[in-house]
Amino acid sequence: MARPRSFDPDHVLHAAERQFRTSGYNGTSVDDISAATGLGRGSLYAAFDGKHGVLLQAMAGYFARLGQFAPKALAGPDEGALERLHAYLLRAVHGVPLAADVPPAPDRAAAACFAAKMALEIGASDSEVKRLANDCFSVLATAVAECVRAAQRNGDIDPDADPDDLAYLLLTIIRGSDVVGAYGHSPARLTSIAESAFALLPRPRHR
Amino acid sequence: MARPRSFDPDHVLHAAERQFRTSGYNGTSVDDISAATGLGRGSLYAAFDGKHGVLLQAMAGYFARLGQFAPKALAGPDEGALERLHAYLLRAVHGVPLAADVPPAPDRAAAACFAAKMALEIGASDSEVKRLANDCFSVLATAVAECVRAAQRNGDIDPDADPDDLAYLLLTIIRGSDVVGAYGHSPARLTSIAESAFALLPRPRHR
DNA sequence: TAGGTTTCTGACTGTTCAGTACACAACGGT
DNA sequence: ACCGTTGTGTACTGAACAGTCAGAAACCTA
Repeated sequence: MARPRSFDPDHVLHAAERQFRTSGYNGTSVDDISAATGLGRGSLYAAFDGKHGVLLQAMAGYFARLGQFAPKALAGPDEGALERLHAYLLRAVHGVPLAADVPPAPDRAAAACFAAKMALEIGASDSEVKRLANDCFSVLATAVAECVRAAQRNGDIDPDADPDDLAYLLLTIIRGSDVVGAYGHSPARLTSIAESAFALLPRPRHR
Repeated sequence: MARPRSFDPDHVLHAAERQFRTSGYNGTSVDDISAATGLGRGSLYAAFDGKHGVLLQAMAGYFARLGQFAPKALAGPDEGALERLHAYLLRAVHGVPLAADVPPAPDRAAAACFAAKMALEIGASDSEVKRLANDCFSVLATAVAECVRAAQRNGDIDPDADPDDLAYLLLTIIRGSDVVGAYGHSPARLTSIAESAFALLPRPRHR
């Protein structure tokens, strides 16, 4: 029996996330968010408790999407695990893959992991952001490590290798490609990095 | 025949760099720089042409230090090349090594590559910063690739591996460890990532 | 169709920002 | 000792900032 809100919170948070990705947190003003989302300042404060609240909720939404997509892309039968890892790595170095049909952003810098970018910019002085970013990383690490274990079970990766170590290494490479991509290196270069990394994965010693 | 300046520009740029690393570019105000360096606003504008000028000159100084240290740490006789690579990798994941006697910064996030951090924050809209960051990366890539070639000559790395690809991969890992470190992961974790990466370097097939 | 409740809008506030202007201080040659 | 030149600090300016608020608008129930 009251006026319903005329916007979709998810849509608003998406637009805000895009803005934060493009301009950074401190580089984005409330007016920027207002322009990007179409919401007035009052609505932004009422619905999300201001700039910082928008960031936290946008990151939470990002985390949710990540937690939904990554396991879907990496989980599966042991036989295809290595190939799934390969495909994921190749896509990830071109930007965080969050849905099967979303193409990489035109600007590689804006396609970098949202959580990582925010953590690097303000994580040192914002423990909530740091924690959320850590959660994102953990979800990925768990999914990648599980995929590594599957590949080990299938005899595609050296069973003596520590799957968690390998997962951390792969994710570090993916995060690093966000940075290298921000420098403006070509997609071909990023693909080459991913292929090099994949080629170095430890294969079983005996067949 | 005029009053000499009473500050050391290098010292000022160092302090400004520290401030930028800690708070980011947009998170740092001219007053912050003034407080960190002890210089008044007038002197800052006269000597460095304002905030953006300070950033550019601080990055140029960083580039110079990088270009001096990295080759020194990585160049040398072929016999020790692999070990130099190992040592460099281990130190680099804990923060950009710029001098032999400088210990890693207390906060890992502030020890991340200055150029990379600025490029990720404002590189998309600041081509000068992007270019300077790219220069920093190139210097490192050249030094690392040369070290890889030396290790190959010494028979420690598979001669069929592309040294440039390998250098890019190693640097991507190092940049990624800046991000992972910013999440708050322990130094032990970073060391473990570096060791895993090192262990996966392609060894010669035949002895 | 009227009332009550919530959302929306845009103007307003006090603060902080980057950059400038200017007065004063310090130095070196004369 | 003086004077031109340059460095230094501070006060100032207009713009941009985050956050608030009161009134208008939209909707549901009755």
